[in-house]
Formats: sequence, C-alpha cells, structure tokens
Amino acid sequence: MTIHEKRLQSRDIQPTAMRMRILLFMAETKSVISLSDLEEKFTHADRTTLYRTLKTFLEHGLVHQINDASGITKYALCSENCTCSYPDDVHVHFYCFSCEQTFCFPHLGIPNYDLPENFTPSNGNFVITGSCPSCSS
Amino acid sequence: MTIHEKRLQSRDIQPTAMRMRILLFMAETKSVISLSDLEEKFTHADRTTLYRTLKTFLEHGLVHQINDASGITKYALCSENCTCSYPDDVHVHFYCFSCEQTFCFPHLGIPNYDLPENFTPSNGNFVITGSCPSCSS
DNA sequence: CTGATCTTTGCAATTGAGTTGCATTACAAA
DNA sequence: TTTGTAATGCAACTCAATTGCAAAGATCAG
Repeated sequence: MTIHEKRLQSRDIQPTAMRMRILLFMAETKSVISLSDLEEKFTHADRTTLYRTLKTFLEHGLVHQINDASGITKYALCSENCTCSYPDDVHVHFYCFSCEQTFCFPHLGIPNYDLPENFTPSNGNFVITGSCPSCSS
Repeated sequence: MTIHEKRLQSRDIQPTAMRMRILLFMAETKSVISLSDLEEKFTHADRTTLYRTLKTFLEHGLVHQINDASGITKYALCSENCTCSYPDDVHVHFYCFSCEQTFCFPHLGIPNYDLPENFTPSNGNFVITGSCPSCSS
C-alpha cells in the first residue's frame, strides 16, 4: 500500500485509481489548483469526475478550498495533521493578479479575532492579492 | 445638492438618477449586497446598468468588493475617508452560511503580514465564515 | 463463481453569474 | 438648437459550477 493510498484511507476515502492519480498530481505540483487545471492534466477523464473528486476530497478534509479574486474556486492539499479547524488551521493565501496563480502560506496564520457577539466562526478565507516574485520584476 | 450627490462627485462619478438611487439604497441597507440584490430591488432597471454602476463605483473607490464563500461577488460602501489601500483600509468580513448574508466589520483590521520575499501585496480579502446572530439561536 | 447491491465514473444537459457589443436615449457643452 | 459624449437598455454570449441518469466497476453474501 502506497503512502497516498494510506492518506486517502485515513480520511475515509475509497482509494480508486482516479483519486490516487489526482492526489498524486496535487502532491507533486505542491500548488493551488482549480478544476480547469485538473481538466488540462487529465484530458482523458471526465470533467464531472474531476469535479466530484475534488468535492469528495473537500468533504473529507483532504483539501481546503480557496476563494481568490479570480472568482474561480481553487483547492490545495491540507497538511498531514490538518483538521481544517478555525482559526488554527486557517492560513493566508496569495493571489497574483498578473499570472493568476494562487499560493499557500501555511506559516502565516490568522489572528484570533474577537468577533461581535453571537457571531460564531467556523472557517476562514484569507487572500492577499498582489504581484508574485515571477511577475514583480 | 444632497449629501449623496456630493459623495458621488467627490469620487468623480457623474451623479445620474440611477446612480443616486443605487447609492441611496446601499447607504440605507448598510449591508453587503450582490448584483442580484440590486436586481430584486430595482426591477424596472436593466441588469447591465446595475452591473456597470457597481463596476463604476468600484473603480472610483466608492465601494469595495468582497469574495465570500458563496462564490457570488458582493459589494459594500466604503467609509467616507477610505482609499481602499492595503493594509490600512482592508478589514474583516463575515459570511453566514445559513442565511448567506455577508457583514462588514470595519473595526477589525488585518495584520501587516511579513510576506515571503518579492511578494508585493496590493489588496486583501478576509472573510470569516460561520453563523450570524440571527441564525445562531 | 454468480447474482445482488452499492459506489464510482461518464455523458449530456442545465443553471446562473458575469460580461460584451451595439443601438438608443439622456445629458452637457458650445 | 445643435452637436458630441456619457449613460442606459436590449440581446446575446461565455464559462464555471452543478445535476440527472445511465453505464461500468467494486464489494459482498450465498
């Protein structure tokens, strides 16, 4: 059993061939991806399958979802011990408006905000927009 | 000349009847709205006009844009002296997954993050998701 | 092994937000 | 009033996201 297979099973996700390939791809690229990115990579697979795979990964806490300024939903692999809980596992992301790439900054956490009364937080989405190193020259 | 007319002119926006009505509506509701919200309110007006009005307001710094977990672009009036600059004028928003409403928390600013080298920030989008007072009962 | 059952995948079609081009109308300057 | 510019309305389109249903594959009991 591979490490990726274990990773899926530890999140109660049936490790099918398709899911293994997608997990492998996300682990290799180490970056934030969109559904379209998967479509470009897996031209033989159906859009719906890729879509539902991401949704399954999301529901089982294997990936987290990022809403950047592009309006396109992005996904990134969670760290091994992540439980996607607020605020500890929520971190900053960076969206480059030039190359439209999104980056994960796991070391940049978020403050434990003191919200107005009766506002109960459960998750967070923190995206800083700007120019990335490749586009800042 | 009304206060709203002045507000438009101070941002170099021609104060047409349509724009006055939309600004008035946004000032009255004091909340975060979407294009669809405007459509519901201004049934006689065209969708495109409302869309372009929001775009004009945005480009002239009269409103700021919020990308919450709903995937629908939201807008909120800026404070009088706001220049939409990062990080000083960027603040936290709250999205209720139950009633799907979004709230502005202008008093909750964002940290001045120390980003990795050559990442140049220009704007930020900080949304906390959870349950609002009306839905937390 | 075989059949029954449940899950996963593929195909087709739809929804809805966002956007654009162009014609028409309203407004402002000369 | 005339003329030019800006704003509005109408129609159509793009594209990400989503759903229903059928086909294929995996799992399990007998």
